[in-house]
Amino acid sequence: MSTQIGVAAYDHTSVEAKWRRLWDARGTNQVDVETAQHPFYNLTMFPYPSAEGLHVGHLIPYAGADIYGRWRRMHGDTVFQPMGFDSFGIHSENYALRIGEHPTVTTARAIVNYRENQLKKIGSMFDWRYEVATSDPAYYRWTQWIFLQLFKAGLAERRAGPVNWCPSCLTVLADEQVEQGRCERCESVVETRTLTQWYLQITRYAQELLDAIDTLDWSESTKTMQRNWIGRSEGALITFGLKGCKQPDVAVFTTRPDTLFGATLLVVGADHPDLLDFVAPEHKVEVNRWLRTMPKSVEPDFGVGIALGSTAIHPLSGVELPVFAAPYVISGYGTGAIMAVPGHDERDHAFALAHGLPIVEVIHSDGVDVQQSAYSGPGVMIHSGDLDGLPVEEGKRQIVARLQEKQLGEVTVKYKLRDWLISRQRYWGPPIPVIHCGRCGTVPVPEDQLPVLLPAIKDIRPTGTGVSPLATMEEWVNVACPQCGSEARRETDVSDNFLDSAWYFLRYPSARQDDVAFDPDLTRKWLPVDMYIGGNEHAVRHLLYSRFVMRALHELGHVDVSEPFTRFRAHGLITKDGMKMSKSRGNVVNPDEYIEEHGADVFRTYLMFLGPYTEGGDYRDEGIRGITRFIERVWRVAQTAASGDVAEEAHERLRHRIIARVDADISHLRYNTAIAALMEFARALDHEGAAARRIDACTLLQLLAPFAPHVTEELWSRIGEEGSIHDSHWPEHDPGLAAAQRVNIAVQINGKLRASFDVDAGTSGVELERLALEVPRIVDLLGSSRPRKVIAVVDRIVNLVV
RNA sequence: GCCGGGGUGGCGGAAUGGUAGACGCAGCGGUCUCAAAAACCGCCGAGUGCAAGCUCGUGGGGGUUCGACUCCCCCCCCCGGCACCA
Repeated sequence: MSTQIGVAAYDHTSVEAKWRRLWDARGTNQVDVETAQHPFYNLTMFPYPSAEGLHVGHLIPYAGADIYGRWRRMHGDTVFQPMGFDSFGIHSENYALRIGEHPTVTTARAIVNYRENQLKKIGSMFDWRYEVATSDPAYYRWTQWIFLQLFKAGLAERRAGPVNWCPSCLTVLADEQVEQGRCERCESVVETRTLTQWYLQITRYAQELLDAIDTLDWSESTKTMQRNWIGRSEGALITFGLKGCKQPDVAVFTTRPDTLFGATLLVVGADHPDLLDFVAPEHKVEVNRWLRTMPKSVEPDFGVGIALGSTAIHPLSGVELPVFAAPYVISGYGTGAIMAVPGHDERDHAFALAHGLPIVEVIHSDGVDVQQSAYSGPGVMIHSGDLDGLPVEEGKRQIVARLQEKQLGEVTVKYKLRDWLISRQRYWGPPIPVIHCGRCGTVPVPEDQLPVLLPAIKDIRPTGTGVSPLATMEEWVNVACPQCGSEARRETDVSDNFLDSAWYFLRYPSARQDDVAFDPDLTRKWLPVDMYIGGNEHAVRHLLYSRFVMRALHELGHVDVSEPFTRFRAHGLITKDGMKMSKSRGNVVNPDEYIEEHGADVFRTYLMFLGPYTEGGDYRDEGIRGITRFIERVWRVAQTAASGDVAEEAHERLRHRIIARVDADISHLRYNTAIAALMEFARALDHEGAAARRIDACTLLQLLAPFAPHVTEELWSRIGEEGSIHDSHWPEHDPGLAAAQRVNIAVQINGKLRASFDVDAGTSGVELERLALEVPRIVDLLGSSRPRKVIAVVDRIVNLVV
């Protein structure tokens, strides 16, 4: 019954090539962005084109997004699914430097390889007419335009500040490119330098960006990471008077004003820009020597610090406290200085111990000894004058109220979020479009002169002197000031790669227009993105920067909405042998050979079958055979199914139930269980052989089409259906028919399974109880005893308690 | 350390208060074959029993419930993120 003669073996190579060609020729995947009636913007993160090519880690989002997009399409939406290349940036530049070629050449080559050899073969319905590449002048012209809009709105600012400097990459790094004190790319220990840099003022939107997270339909994990990154904390600013130094007073930020009476010293960040103003004159030599010799360590050491000789005056008690400098206080957060409360903060506790400073308990909780270790939990105030006995929260309010009366304190909110440092002293990025004029200052390049083309320089190596290689091009650098015409110099830094990708979703619909960054009508039609699928490695930076840019553009009147991505789903991480795939570990799985051997349909479906889509899993080769068997079974089933349809209830019920399951599963990205349901259905049809109904075979193909677009298209045409299966309408299902009509009821005695029986769905509890008590085995087990209590759940169980 | 997500057969996983192990891989047995492969069919958590069955079983320990993989408390381990943020 199962082995059918007369159906030729399935040859994925010819079938997949054939449909790639036909879809292309027929424009099957082309979208008219202007006339679409039910636009659905289905976005997936674009790759940076590297020499290594795409690996399996990339295919997970592409396959997952394509399945979702095809499913929407079959539900009647016009699905816009563009693709492009994040082709600027240090990564591409470093690769070019390594092999000694120009990034223009290596990037162009990598893009062709990605597009032609890889992306076009995975079966995704990308509309390549809307491709973008961030290193293309036609694109970065508008990246520069965006920068200018931000600049003109006062959101871009050039200022001096401490920056992270990678001594190996010879460039400035943003805070988030530093991992545990090391460069995220080359792992060199990062140094601190002071440079004049461009910052985008994302911090102005900290609260808005935080609040709006609640309105987003995003993966919870992603939202949590954004909230943590923004890092709002409520506390108080408390001013301490100073004696014995230039600085008259200092404000500290604390989230625990209730512990004010436990403060036994003040600590100023060792890298505080005005540190010397806190030092008593007679201590300056010593402090300077200490600063020069202070060990730079990646691991925090709470013992390191030095007394500055000055004293601080407690704002309520008037007691004088010593002032210290220590690297454990960072100048970039809060006010760069803290009141140290050793009894109730671990770090302060360690510092006090190391320097023999008093530890005072001001929040009491039974069984706690703050001399042993700091206690930061709830309790009641002690050693705090007339505030003793108050609980922590009330204490906070009281202390702040008293400080407020004396104008020495106020409630405040601080964020961890920093401004976005976008200057890069590198070559491979968009030149920041401003001109420095001795008379006019910083002048934006007029918009009609964009793009500021990246000059063709042979030697693109970073200079290591804090300026970009662009500075060596005198004829490019020297220009007339656009305002006054006098001699001026171009900005020679390029902007951060993340600025390129912070707006690419706005560009796609308008990619074929070169007179605007994004066309207002098209943008209104397609934005915000309806579904965005990508990895959580971009949960913070890319997504937060994109939200910031969108919000700013909205405020400036360029776009109607303030959030770019309505829905975002993070796919899970696919590991290999339990480890993250990476080139350095040598465990990267290259998809090309699998697609060659098994076909794109099988490979896609297999990847989706590995485990829950949003949780990821471990990649292994075993098991791909199971998917091949499944696809071959579908191949056989579809072609041997009878040509006639029988309106027969049992079959129709099964068909409706499968549609309901697959539809719900895909909508929740539960691809693995959707595939399992399709396997069951295919097996059932296979067992019927030539008696299988045509409508069942058609349904099977349609439900499978998002996963395996080529083979289902081929079969759709072989069995004589009209048009593309991908333009066919997703089969409807009737929930009534989809529900089971007979159910199996479990009978438990004291919660232990003892028997079961079949019954019509919906049979009442009373009836179930009666039937359960008639089951012979139950009669035997109960003997003469009567159930004390009976729980009957319709369609589920009867539990007899004796 | 803090914040997420997890821990279920030999393996990947299913089941979010109601018959644990769907679906698949591997393994074992069978059909077909001269034979093998492929394909197809069946079995497949552990212990015990001739069997019907019984007992145990979802990281460990406690609890709630007629009933817990699922809810609550404590602990252990793995993965991801953040990490001197006061």
